[in-house]
Amino acid sequence: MLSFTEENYLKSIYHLSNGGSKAVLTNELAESMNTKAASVTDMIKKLSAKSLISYEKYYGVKITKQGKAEALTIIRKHRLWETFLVSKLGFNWDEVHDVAEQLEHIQSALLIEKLDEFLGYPTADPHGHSIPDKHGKIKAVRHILLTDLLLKKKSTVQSVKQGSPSFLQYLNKIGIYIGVGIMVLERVEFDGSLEIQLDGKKKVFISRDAASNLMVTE
Amino acid sequence: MLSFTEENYLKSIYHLSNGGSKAVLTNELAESMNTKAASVTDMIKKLSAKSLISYEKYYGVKITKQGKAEALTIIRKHRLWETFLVSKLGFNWDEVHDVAEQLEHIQSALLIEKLDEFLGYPTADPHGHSIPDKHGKIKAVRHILLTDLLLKKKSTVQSVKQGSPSFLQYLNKIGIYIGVGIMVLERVEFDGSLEIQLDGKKKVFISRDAASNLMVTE
DNA sequence: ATAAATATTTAGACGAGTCTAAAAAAATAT
DNA sequence: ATATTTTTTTAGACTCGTCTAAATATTTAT
Repeated sequence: MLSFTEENYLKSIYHLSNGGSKAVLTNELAESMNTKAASVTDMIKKLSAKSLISYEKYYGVKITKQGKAEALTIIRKHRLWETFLVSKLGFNWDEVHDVAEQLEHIQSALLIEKLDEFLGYPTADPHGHSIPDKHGKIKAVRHILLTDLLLKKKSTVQSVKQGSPSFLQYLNKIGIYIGVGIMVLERVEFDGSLEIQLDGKKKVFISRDAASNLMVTE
Repeated sequence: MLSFTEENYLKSIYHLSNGGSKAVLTNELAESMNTKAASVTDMIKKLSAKSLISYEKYYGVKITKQGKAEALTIIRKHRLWETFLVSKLGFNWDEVHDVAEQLEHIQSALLIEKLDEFLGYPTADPHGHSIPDKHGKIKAVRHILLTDLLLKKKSTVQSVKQGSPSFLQYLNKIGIYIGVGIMVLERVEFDGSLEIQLDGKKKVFISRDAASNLMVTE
């Protein structure tokens, strides 16, 4: 059985490698885990010995099939708990991350299956991220960055790429939520910010940075 | 902030001391924590340094007011989670303990308040144990051991003292659950077993051991 | 192609929580 | 009241995950 820490490393490796499609460097991992490179090297050896990642000195790590399965289980748990917190307990979408980081480590397959059923087998969490099913399958979603959306094309907000509380609160304030209709009216040459129109004719400007954190339907 | 381990020790001390009304010996604690006396001595020093218990060498430990408050918070969390698992997720009452042992350590006061609200502020968990409120107040319940119930007196099953899965499964099988009406028809002199009558006229025999694990209304 | 800068690994140490074995204190029995 | 048994504590060691400092490998710049 994996420790809390091993699970966190694995999840991080999965995310940093874009689901296993590239190698992850020691320093990247150290940064994302808020730890030191030396500690990462140690943990890499452990995970490697368990065949959850493959490791080549001075090159980086790649997640194995087995490691990917573990990572997806943790991600599934995280996203189911986030969904529970928002849809059942009434949390806001910017309040759930830290609690879900804890809940994702609870060990009970039965619990997760029952929770999934209780929630009605949701396919996406409150931030619009797909929830892997019990076999680790993720529903592929077609989406593009808001920055790449054609002018005047009607679209829908599908997910946030990075969901820090302050960003989510900002989205709340300007009326952006998962599922809202959206259209880009104009692209400002100067700073790349966008004038957008939301459901109900609401027009707002958002920065290029914010727009590049939003995924919308094609 | 307390570690997972410190919380478990504190909870154990609370229970073994009957809510703080007597000192707990090192060996008792070692037994209940499934560890060795030497390890207990070490942890005792830690908790003592944090003023959660008071400790006299070769005598035992007593929980302090502060320690009691911590213990009650953990017990509150445990029982709320058990209630959630049974009433919302459809677990059986014999399946919830181990998962709740994990969930009770999740750190989020907001989570517990929201969970409490979601469950409708329950006052007892699936085993009939009182759930402390957010201030640590426990509803006092009048109850006696089934072994002490007068013959032919109508009563109601209120809680199980010790709730191992196998005991709970046995209760299921013979039709005993929290809230069922119960009456002692006869006490067998030989082995102390009881012939009881449940709601719906069902008559069964239960051993003295089983009966001394059941609490009923006076 | 060599020097400088950057990234990674090794070596050795630490704190938390645990253990075993031995010492010390307390309780019990004769 | 002394010897024996039981309980508790101390001493020292081990694992896990972490750290700093130093060594080594790789990359980048000139």
